[in-house]
Amino acid sequence: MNNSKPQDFIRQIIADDVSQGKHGGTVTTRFPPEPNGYLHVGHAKSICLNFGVAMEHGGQTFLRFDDTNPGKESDEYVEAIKRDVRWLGFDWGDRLTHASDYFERLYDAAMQLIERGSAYVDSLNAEQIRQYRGTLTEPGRNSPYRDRSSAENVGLFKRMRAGEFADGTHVLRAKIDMASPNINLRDPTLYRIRHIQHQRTGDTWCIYPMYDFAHGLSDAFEGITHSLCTLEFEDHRPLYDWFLDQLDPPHRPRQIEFSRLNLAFAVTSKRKLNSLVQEKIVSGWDDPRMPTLAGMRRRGYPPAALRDFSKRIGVTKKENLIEMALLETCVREVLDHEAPRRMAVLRPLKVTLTNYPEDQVEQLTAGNHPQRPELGSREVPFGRVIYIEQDDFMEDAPRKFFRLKPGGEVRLRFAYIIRCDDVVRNAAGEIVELLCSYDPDTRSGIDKSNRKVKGTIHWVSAAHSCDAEVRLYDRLFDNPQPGDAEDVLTQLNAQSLETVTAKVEPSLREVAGEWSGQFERLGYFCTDSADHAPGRMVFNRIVTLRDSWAKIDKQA
RNA sequence: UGGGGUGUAGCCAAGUGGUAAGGCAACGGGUUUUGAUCCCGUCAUGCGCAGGUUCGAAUCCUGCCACCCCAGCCA
Repeated sequence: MNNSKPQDFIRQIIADDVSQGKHGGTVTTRFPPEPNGYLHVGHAKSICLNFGVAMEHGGQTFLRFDDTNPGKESDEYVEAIKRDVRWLGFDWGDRLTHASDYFERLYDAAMQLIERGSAYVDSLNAEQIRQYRGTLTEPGRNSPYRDRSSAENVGLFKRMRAGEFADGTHVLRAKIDMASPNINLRDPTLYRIRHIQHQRTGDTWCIYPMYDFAHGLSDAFEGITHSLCTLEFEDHRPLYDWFLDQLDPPHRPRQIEFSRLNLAFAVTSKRKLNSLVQEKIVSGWDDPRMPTLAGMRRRGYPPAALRDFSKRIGVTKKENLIEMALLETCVREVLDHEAPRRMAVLRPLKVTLTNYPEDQVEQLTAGNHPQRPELGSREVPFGRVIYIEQDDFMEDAPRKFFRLKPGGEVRLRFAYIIRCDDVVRNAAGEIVELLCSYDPDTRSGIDKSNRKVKGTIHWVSAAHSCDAEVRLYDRLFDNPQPGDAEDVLTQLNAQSLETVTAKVEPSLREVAGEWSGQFERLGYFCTDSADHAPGRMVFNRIVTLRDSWAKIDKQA
């Protein structure tokens, strides 16, 4: 399929298996989220890996909801996860499953284990089980119930299922080795009693399988060939294999672990993300400041950027901490190529062109993309009074400041070269207006002057511009203080979001619902369709441009 | 102090006994009507440390060190 060399160790293993004809040369993977929260950027890595590696071999991927723990899980999350996986660009076809689809088969498998003496009903309580388990350095002890007869265990397990026992009174355990140095092998719990509604099976069941038991078998049931999971399950692999050894299903999946993604300063703990939502510190799981896929979608991150990011971070077993700069580079690369350009002024400064005819309006042609003429152009009205960005004027400018300064010249993008002749101040001494003159010979496209100026700035016509609400997120899902990881909750607050009323060029009035593009020199923005009232334009900043002039300004 | 993992540049990451790919970041230069994009260049005498084997070691051996994960009836 793929004749280039595998990019990572997992792809190497899989390529080897395929070439050796294992599993008939097929590859089947699965992405198995627990529907107890929204997917975040960390999941993107796993999704891209699982779906990606299967696609590379013409294989298939299951989207399986690991819903073995009712109470924490909900249908809202199921739907959100489906939406997010689809948005990322992956298709599970008819392979949408749930661990709960297999409850009956899992029960039968447990019964088999009991019958062959490999599992038993334990009647110790949770606290006792913990004590019997021993510690990291001391072996555990056998439960007094460990040697119940197979018949007794069968009876008890049936009664557990029948609902005869209260929560916590009994548990089904695998009979492995209480002295194992691997704690996961010290008679792990297989089933617990939970009299609680399950979001899919309702009250059909009151016993629910544990992850270790359900997961490997579900993999086997689905014919998964390679079960890719994160490093913390490495210790569970012997148990994963133990179940397969015991039950010997027709398909034998193999678990392979890789390190999870850690994105610098991004909150990826479900617990914390959940409290941000519950405590209404953010507007919801899709708040553009969240590192959730839903948040990034609303923020305007293109899914292709996430896919590229996943590819570029690699897959290894090493603990990692990826810099935000890489993600943002991926976003910029996609956007730079795709995004139509428009002009907008975030903090307007009035400029009057004193030598421009009072009532004249010109329609200037502005290309939608500097490198891609096929993306077309639009007309931008130009008049005597315009707004420019406050930052684009500096009264006492340093030598390397290329934009407008008293007596200096600058090019208005798509328009003319202007010169700053005078500044107008209010009573407080603040600059409120610039009086400039334009050079009629320098009109963009038909420049007869043959003059070059260092700077080019963006602008909008005062008479024609529209007001728009623009939200500037300061990479809000970051912890602003890298030092204290602990409390995002208090640090992620409204201060990291600034809203300004910007002036945008009139062509943007046409954008209905969804638009994303670049405001020349200001970064990439998209309309916030989730917060879009009639007659009101709301833009979120997706990401900034690389701005090497910022530090020059700061030096001033 | 038990078990399982991992150490290659500021951050990722190839490399599997033949003389340290690539990306991000950073820095320098060129083009540019976005200080963007694009293009060019610089950036590990060194692969956690110390020994050893070898003509030759990031790769093999020995011993250390550091960091991560595991004691849910969570996943």
